Amino acid sequence: MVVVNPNGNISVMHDVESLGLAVKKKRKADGLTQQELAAIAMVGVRFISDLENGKPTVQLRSVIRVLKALGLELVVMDK
Amino acid sequence: MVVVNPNGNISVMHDVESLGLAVKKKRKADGLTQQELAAIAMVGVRFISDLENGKPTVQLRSVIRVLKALGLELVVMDK
DNA sequence: ATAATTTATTCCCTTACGGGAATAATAAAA
DNA sequence: TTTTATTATTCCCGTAAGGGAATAAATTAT
Repeated sequence: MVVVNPNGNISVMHDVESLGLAVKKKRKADGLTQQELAAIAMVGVRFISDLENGKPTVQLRSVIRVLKALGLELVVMDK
Repeated sequence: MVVVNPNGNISVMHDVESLGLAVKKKRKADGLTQQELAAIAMVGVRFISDLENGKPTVQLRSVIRVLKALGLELVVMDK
């Protein structure tokens, strides 16, 4: 599996923690507060905090909403 | 974002449903039963069924366990 | 068709998610 | 430093997630 990535970012998520960090990174890069992101993604503010801090039991639907709100794509690929 | 994919499969997950289908597809391709996959992934059998049928509220940690058990990678990339 | 396997659905149960709101802690700005 | 803004933590509470097990339904094999 080869991925060519001229501009954007890409990272493999081995756990919720790394995904949370990716979300935090992108949110800050976009100059958004957790409150603003929460409003866009239609989730609670606390959820954003939980997610960014790697809470392992976050629900997938909400995670996807947040990723979408940040213009991020969730991809599954063979190793 | 350019992805070169000689052999394996890759798909963008817009929702839990599509992810569930990807899991089901890979599990069958690997010749595993839900019971076997559940044991490997350390989750309940019912969870596998829930996930494969697109239950939106599945927890991310468990999803990651299942993906890992199937040799699938979870990737986040800029759109 | 019938039996055997696999998957889906339902139940009971413990646990805790996620929202909202308040407070504490941190970070940033003046 | 002292505000001000942002984030983390805690609380209450309704709701449901997920495990196990039993049953029903569906799929596959014989």
